[in-house]
Amino acid sequence: MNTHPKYLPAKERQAVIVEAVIDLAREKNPDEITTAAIAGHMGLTQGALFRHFPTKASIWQAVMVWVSERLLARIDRAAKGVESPLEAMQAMFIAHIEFVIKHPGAPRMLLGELQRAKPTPARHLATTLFQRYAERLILHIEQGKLNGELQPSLDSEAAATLFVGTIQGLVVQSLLTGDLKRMRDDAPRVFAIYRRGIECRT
Amino acid sequence: MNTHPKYLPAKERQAVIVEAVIDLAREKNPDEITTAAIAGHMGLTQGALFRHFPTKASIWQAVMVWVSERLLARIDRAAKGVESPLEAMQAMFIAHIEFVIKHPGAPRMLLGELQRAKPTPARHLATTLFQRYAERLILHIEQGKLNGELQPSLDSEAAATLFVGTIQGLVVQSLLTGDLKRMRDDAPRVFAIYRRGIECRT
DNA sequence: TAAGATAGTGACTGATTACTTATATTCATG
DNA sequence: CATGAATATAAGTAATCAGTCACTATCTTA
Repeated sequence: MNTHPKYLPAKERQAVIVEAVIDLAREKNPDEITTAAIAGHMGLTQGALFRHFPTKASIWQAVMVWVSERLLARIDRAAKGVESPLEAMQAMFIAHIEFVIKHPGAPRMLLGELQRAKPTPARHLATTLFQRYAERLILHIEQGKLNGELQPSLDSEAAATLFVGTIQGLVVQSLLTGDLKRMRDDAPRVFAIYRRGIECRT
Repeated sequence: MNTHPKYLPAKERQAVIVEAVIDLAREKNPDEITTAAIAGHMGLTQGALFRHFPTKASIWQAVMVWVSERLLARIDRAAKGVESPLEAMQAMFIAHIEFVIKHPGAPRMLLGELQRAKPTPARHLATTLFQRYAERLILHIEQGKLNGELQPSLDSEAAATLFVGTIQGLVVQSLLTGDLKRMRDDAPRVFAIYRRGIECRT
């Protein structure tokens, strides 16, 4: 068991701080997460945070990097080696939902950042994440068209938007009910409808 | 032209305050909207607000009522008199998107409120809105099944979730690009895929 | 084990926040 | 047109926030 020594090297402490934010976002509005709350949640004084990050904004930036890297890695891993584009998309979908169930704070941080008006670095990272996500999706979709699994006349961009929106819908649903676990059951049901909307009729 | 006299009766002033919040949310994170900003936006001193609302939370509550009433009325009006359930749903979809284009602050306030951890009155109103919305959708969906327009084996709940999610996706997309008008073009493209996912194959 | 480097503490600061209140202005009505 | 009620002002308040800093504790390594 990894104990928690009081004095941590900078790199590790930074990681702990980022994870503390993700964890707090599980049940707190991102904008309500104060530096004091972060410090308190990890048994540290507030001033200590600023030894590792110059500003609160820089913490948020690190959080977005954390989320982006983990989420993209997760969906890439899920799609890897799956031959059928449709099956790959379904695997990505489920992997994304599992990621959200594991880290409910992640989508909340993302949504909160997208709401922000000013183009902060963290916000920019969030938009980049969605762009990369869409790129990957469109790749699979185009492949599916060639493959014959998806209908050739399909609007690829719209299909990518809807894919992301479908997940958004489930996230909002979980915000409404407060029941995260239900996503696991709802995800396949909702994806089935999406799938029917894009696949080639047999 | 309705001028803006300095002294307004309470009811009207309350309405102006609510609209000021919606308007500010157009380009501001709801959590960053201060009472001073609201007052400033309508040419009033900050203290004057508290003559009409006891707390800031009560203002937020009034805003959610405003959004709920307007949005539900809008989609009800759109669906009214449309015989085909599928066409009614499409009309609701377009009406919702037009509402968002007209009042971009509305979905931002809703999303922001759903993010909140504690069950505030405003948050409760937001969840109620989504429930009512879902009820209406499921009604149309069931009707569409009987009608033969929608596939009889369709998962109505999932279809309702996806309907809302589809709109969410477009909203998020507009947050990403900052381009509201594009929703108007994207909406039919995305809805077409959704429609294909639920309708009966001919 | 000594000494320099690294990490944490605790008390602080100025800025900003929602909300209050004493006073001034405008409105409505007899 | 006078008077009481309703509405707005302006200058507050206490609380909370991100960020600072002098000091202390711990780690590393020579």
